Amino acid sequence: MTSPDLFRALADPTRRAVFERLVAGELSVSDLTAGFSVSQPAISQHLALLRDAGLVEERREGRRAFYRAKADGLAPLASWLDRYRTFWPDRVERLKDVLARMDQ
Amino acid sequence: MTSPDLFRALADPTRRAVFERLVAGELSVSDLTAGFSVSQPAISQHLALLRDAGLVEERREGRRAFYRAKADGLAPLASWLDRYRTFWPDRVERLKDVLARMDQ
DNA sequence: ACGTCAAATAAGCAGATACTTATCTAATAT
DNA sequence: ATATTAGATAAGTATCTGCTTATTTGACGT
Repeated sequence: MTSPDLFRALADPTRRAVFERLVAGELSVSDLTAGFSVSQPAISQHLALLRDAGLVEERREGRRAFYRAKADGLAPLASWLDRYRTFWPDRVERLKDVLARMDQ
Repeated sequence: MTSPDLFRALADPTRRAVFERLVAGELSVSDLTAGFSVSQPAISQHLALLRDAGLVEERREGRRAFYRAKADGLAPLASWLDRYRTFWPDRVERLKDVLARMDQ
C-alpha cells in the first residue's frame, strides 16, 4: 500500500518532467507553462494531480501561484523500494555509492 | 530518462500486486491467476507488460510458464530516486535504517 | 469602475488502458 | 489419434486519461 497513486502521478512523462523541474526550484504556473509544449490548463491539471499525490506544494502570491516539490513527497516511493532493495545483488555497492556521494 | 514505462508498469494496482507476488517467489501463470479476481488473459497481459518493462522474466517448462521478478528490474527506479535523494531532509536517518536492516 | 492578466475550472474529445469472451497454439495424457 | 490442459493472442468494449478550447474567478493596474 504505497500511497496508491504516487506511481500513477509519475507515470506520465510530461507530469514527471513538471515534477523534476520543481525539484530544481520553485516556479510559477506561467514559467512552468513556458517550458512545455502543452497549454496552461494542461499544466494546471498536472499540478493538481501532483499536489493530490503529495509531490508538490503551492504558495500563492497575489494572482500568481508558485509551486515547488514537496520535500518528503518521494518518501513513500523510497520506502516501497526499500522493501525490495534486498532483492537485487549489488545492494552493498549501491549503498556505498550513496554514502560516498553524501560525504562530499 | 528512466526506462520510460517503469512507472507506467507499476502504476496499475493489479499489475503492481502481480509483480510483488513474483518478488516473493516464482509462480506459474495458473498459480498467479488463482490469486487474483481477474481472468487468465488479463494476467497474461499484465505479465507481458511487466516483461517488456524488464521487471519480470519467464521460464518455460513444458506447457507451463513460470514467472519471477527480475533481480535488477527496479534498479532504474532506484537510480531515478537517487537523483532526488538529497532532496528530503531525513536522508541520513533513512540510510542508517537501511544499513541496520542489512547488518542483520 | 474597467480592462487585463494569472490561474483554475468546465466541457468535450480522441486515444489509451484494463478488462472481458472467444479462439488459437502447443504440450501432455489417455 | 483425440481430448485436455496451460498459456498466449484476438477482438471488442467501457472507462480513464491527457489534452484542447471556452469560460470563470480573482488580483492588479490605470
